[in-house]
Amino acid sequence: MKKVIVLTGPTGVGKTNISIALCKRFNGEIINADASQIYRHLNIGTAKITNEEMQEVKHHLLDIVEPHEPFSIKDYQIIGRKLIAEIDLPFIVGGSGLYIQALITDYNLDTKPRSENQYPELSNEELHQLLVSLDPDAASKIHPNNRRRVLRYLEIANERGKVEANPPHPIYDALVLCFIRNRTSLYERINLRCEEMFQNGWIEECIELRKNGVNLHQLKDIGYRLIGEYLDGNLSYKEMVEKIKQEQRHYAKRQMTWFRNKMNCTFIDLDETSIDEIITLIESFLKS
RNA sequence: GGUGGGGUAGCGAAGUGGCUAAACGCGGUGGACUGUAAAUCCACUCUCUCCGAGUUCGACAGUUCGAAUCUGUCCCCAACCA
Repeated sequence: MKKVIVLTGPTGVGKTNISIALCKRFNGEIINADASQIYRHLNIGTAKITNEEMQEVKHHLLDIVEPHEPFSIKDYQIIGRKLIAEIDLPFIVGGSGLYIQALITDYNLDTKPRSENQYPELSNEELHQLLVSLDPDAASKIHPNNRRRVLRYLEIANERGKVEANPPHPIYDALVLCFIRNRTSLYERINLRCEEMFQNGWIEECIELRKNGVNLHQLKDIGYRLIGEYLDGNLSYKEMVEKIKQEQRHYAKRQMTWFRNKMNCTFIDLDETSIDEIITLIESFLKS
């Protein structure tokens, strides 16, 4: 099996810096595993690496579609796997757990494209009842209020019968490192980095996006919608910044839950681990 | 110094005699998730030896079978008048 290295962790831990150091050391190339950084023009707000920061290290799957263009995890899976085949030593770097899973396991996505807005006339409860009749196991796993997921499960039930109950199997020999820090330290970093984003011109980026016809309110990526609110005068600057920091912290927390419970990974506390220790780890993985 | 107002769990804020360990919101924590994933959703959040018990609603002292809710004194807070 092909060897790949995955570097993941919650937003703000410091994946980017380390990934560059490691890629230079091992002559690797980076495949982005961050759902938001796929999009062009969303730079500052997604903490996308700059050209200078790349230091000649090759990056893939960054800036490949326009913000309004459709891009699915299925597309990601196809392109990503092709890249893995082409690159000698791929470093998959990013915090989108599901994307990583789709990339490095046999995660089944080969059905027809998603349909939209089914059953608008049904209530959450009715929808859930419908799912109970089609796939009771799946229904028991999901709360009726989670309409979006209930709809998706209904879709799966209609297309291929049942939601897959077993976890997917790896298709590569992957070393999965999840960088962490203690909560306080992580939250401080997130707050600080958020301030930096504004100093670096996040607002200007948003104004520019608007000029080019992007509807900030339609972007799912953290911050853009709130900056839209601020630009519309519905939110004070301070409120907006605080709220964005908070959403970033909440996101980091959700990521941690995923890594802990959905991913088979080695946790590395960056507050207590040197880069040399990480290098040693990778060296022994590559030799094995 | 004077007047009327206010002090409720980490924060904001309901509650104005029993149905109140105290609504709700935020924050925090844990969790779910095989396709919007930086998405979507759920649970817990006074304390403990946690299917039961113990301590709370500025402090103390009262009234009452029973008080966060009524009375008195005191301490703080913001506001207004001097």
